[in-house]
Amino acid sequence: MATGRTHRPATRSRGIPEATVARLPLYLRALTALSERSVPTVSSEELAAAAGVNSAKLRKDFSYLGSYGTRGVGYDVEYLVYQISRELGLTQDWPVAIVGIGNLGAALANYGGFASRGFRVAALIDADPAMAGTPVAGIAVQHTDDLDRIISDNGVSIGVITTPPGAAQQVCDRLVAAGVTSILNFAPTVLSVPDGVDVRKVDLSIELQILAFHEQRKAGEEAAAEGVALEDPDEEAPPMRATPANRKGPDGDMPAVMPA
Amino acid sequence: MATGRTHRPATRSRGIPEATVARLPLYLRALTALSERSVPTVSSEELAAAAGVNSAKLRKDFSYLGSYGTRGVGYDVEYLVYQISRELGLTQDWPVAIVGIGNLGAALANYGGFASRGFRVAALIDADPAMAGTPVAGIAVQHTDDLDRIISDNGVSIGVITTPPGAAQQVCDRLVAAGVTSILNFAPTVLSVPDGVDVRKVDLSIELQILAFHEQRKAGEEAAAEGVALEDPDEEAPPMRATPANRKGPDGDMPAVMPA
DNA sequence: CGTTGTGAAGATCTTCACAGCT
DNA sequence: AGCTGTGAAGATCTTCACAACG
Repeated sequence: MATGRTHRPATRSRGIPEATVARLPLYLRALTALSERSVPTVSSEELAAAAGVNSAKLRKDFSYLGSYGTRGVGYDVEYLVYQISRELGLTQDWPVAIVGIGNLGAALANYGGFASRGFRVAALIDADPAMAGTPVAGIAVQHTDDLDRIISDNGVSIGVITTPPGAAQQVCDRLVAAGVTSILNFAPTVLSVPDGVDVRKVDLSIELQILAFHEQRKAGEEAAAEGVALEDPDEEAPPMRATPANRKGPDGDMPAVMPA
Repeated sequence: MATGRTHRPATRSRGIPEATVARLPLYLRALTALSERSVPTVSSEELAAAAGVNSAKLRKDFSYLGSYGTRGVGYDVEYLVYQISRELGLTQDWPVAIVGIGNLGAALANYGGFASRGFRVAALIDADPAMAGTPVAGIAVQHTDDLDRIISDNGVSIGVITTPPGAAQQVCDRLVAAGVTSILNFAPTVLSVPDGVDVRKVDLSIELQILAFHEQRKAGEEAAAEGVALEDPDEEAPPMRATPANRKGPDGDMPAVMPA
């Protein structure tokens, strides 16, 4: 059975820290914008501002790639674009397959920013036979039965999963069996994959929950600032099963009102 | 002018580390699944496996919330569900507005997992007058002109931006001016917001680029393992402007073939 | 000069390993 | 006996601050 490795153990990716890798696309985007405006060089300060990070971090990040700047001057925009693209592997073309052509899958297929950077939607796959043949974003949807063949025929190594959560693991297994080694998962499920396969997840619901946490905290701070004693006036009845005598909640603990 | 703070300076969020907050939704999802199967208690080991993390991390995470487990037994599922929900602020309802009802915006509006956890799509907003009134996912799209009123009338504090990149910053500014303090940004742009406003971004293209990086690395390792001398046979002509004599690339450096 | 590149310090996050409780 | 909760060690990431250099 596959161990649910989701985030790569501790492999130092050819020396470049993961956190840096995650920011390279950001720099690349900012640099591309500068390139389009024919700006020849840029300082770490300017570029950092454009990418929304601080300049020390940016310089440190670039230092892992090599010495690509000129002291007293800055970085050559075109040169950096090329170096980062190469580092990210964007000088080659990556055929991508999207599995699960519902609302989201279709939206992604239509997403322009896709092709812009070396990625090409090579195949759309769905389990619904009724969809087979239907063109979405100019590409005919193919049936799941042919998944294996589609993946190998197109040399797909990156798969995007936009199926309902129940189907995600199964689709994932089939993709991996067919040779896919990188998966972008939009289904709200934890995927189990063998070692050597990378999974990244995008989860709307999780992002919103994180925002809600901070949002709540802001509201709480406001109240505290106003000198309001924090005390939920009449909270929802909290479910309790095992009722231990001495819970150690950090502050709020359980609401005072408890169900029988 | 707003300083481009994107990721919250260093505010220790009521003592709970940001990394922990980011995992709470994962735990909550796993716990909800257990709850639906009427599982009464769960050990850190089991729950960790279901959430795709290791058990030490999970226990440490929970320790920031308080002592909610029972030694020798595990955690009471219902009780934990409640505590985490409360911690994340999901015991209350969060009205959300989606701005930019294109393919992606519509897909999100239709996304079910949305409402499941305290989030409610309160409004859909688009700049296209032709869309005004059109129902998407059962909700009539409203025009951007009324953004201010819509946000205040519905008490929206969380906004989702799914506009084209060019419009994102402007929409963001208007949302913030109207009172929104949390933004989920799907547009491939760095947003500048005043302090006190949280921004989280979801960027398909960035995720793919990160995968491509690792994918490339795998390919390189394979080649290395086979004893193949790594040498791009005929790479794209690399753009060079300022041609410095002594570049210090970590390995590959520039391709041997250089344009005049 | 002005700006990069980087050791070193600091902050945050992860993992270990075991004492402490049920 | 079994599992949680946690100090401490280790790993990773960020920031500082300044020497090195064009």
